[in-house]
Amino acid sequence: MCGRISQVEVDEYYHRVYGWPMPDYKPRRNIKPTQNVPIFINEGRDVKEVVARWWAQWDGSREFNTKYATFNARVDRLDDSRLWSGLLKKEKRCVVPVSSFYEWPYKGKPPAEIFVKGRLPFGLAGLWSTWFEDDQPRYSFTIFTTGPNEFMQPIHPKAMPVMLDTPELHKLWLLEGDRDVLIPYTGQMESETLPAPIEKVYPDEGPDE
DNA sequence: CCAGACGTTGTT
DNA sequence: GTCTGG
DNA sequence: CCAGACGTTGTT
DNA sequence: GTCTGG
Repeated sequence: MCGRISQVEVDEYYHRVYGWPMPDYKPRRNIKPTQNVPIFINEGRDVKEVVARWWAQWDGSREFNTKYATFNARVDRLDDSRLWSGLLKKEKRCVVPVSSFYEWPYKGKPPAEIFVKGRLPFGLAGLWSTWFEDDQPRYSFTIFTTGPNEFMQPIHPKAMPVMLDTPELHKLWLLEGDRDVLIPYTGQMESETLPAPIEKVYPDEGPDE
């Protein structure tokens, strides 16, 4: 699964390698569900960055709430779900640029910070939604989970986020909606256990965050 | 028809 | 224990 | 995901 | 919003 992420030095990388600017980027670690995050979404044949809440909201729901756990979406249940199948049909596909994500192999202990080998940025695939308040759109999104690959198995035996690490894979998902890319990551990975609970290592930075 | 759900994780 | 807030 | 709350009464 | 359950 995927319940914490970091965005460090993703701006320069996505601009240089993908040609996608991130005007709302600022370096952040320990980003939590319900916080606002700059993500990439598809717009016709283009890709653009928007800021969206990490917790998907139904289009027509009365409130912008967090009633149901929609910060992750299981790839194996996309077709069964009202929310996910609806967003798929509307082609609301997104990628979240990250430098790492975190997993808690043991409850109450410090988490492992997980990277692509070499620690370059990569993308997490998902879906986004718009909810309107006085004609003003509020964006929100979810991150896909799928089965663990061999590296993740001992860290988290049930699930891992869908990782995309090349411009080709990003475009296949964002522009083509190719669901064949929604599989466990096949590249090399590395991880490091934090020296203390994550809130000690990376406390919230205040209201401006 | 209306009312109410709609989602995910983990339990070392 | 379970739900909410971030 | 984790951290933290979780309730009621009365009314100088 | 869209689908399910009653």
